[in-house]
Amino acid sequence: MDIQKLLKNNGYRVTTERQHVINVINEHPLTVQEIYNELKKGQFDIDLASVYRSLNLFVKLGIVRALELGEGKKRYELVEEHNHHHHLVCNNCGSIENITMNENYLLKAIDKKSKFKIDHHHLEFFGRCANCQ
Amino acid sequence: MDIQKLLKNNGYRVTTERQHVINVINEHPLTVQEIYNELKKGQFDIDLASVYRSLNLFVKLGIVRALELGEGKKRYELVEEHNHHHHLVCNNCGSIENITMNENYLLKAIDKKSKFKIDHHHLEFFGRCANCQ
DNA sequence: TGACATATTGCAAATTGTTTGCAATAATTG
DNA sequence: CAATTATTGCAAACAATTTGCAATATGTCA
Repeated sequence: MDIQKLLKNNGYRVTTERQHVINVINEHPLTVQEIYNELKKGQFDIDLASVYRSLNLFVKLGIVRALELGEGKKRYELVEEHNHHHHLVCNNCGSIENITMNENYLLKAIDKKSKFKIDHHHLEFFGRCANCQ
Repeated sequence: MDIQKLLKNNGYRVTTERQHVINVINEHPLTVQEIYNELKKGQFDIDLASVYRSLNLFVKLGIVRALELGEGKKRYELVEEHNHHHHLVCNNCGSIENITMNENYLLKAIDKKSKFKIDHHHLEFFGRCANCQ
């Protein structure tokens, strides 16, 4: 995924801020603070507001996905078509594990029983991770 | 579901505030403001903070479920074992439709492949409702 | 039933997550 | 390289939610 092309093609500028932000995002959902801290740790000085703005843009462009796992704040992870996954969220330690599964039949079921046209879906499981049992 | 017994059995007091709050909650997820407005409309004078406190208690007691549908605020709905359902959220008009489906095999799949012990799960579909197409 | 102990409420202020206005700065375009 | 304008940093504004505290209401026990 070429962030530079993506930005240009959509009429946005390729800024160092945006490039740094996208670089710290991965398949593991991070809070804005975590992303911000990571950037600071990497010696890149950026304003929190710019992190928010970059993230909102990336979500709009479809390369980043926003999640809410009941913490009252959002988490962001990279969208990778070849790596569609869901989350196992530990109620005890808060750890988040990715999990892949074939939920296509659910999509088909809705398609059959309703006129609702699904764009995307979120599936989260809450409970106790292996460590916390 | 007897709210009075539930509260008493758990060492909480049965207050008029709590009873009013639980009465406006139903199977359709409402925001705190919506709940608050509903109470006001019903001539019941209550402080917003008390609505929050009641809701948090109900969630802890397991009779109310908190949802986050990407709006940056929580929604609350009644937990009814016999009416387990998920949501179709329209990206256009924001409407929320309940839908039931059998996702048991997903739970079993995780049980087989992972040590994670699932307590509950959230499943939301985002897209276009029948009206908005 | 009445009084006591204390859980709960209302109110206001504090917190936390996120957005926004604006002047300064940096990215594109020719 | 200069001109145009999108983007940034900063501070202030917002919005959702929580919290401290004094006043009030609930449950308990005599």
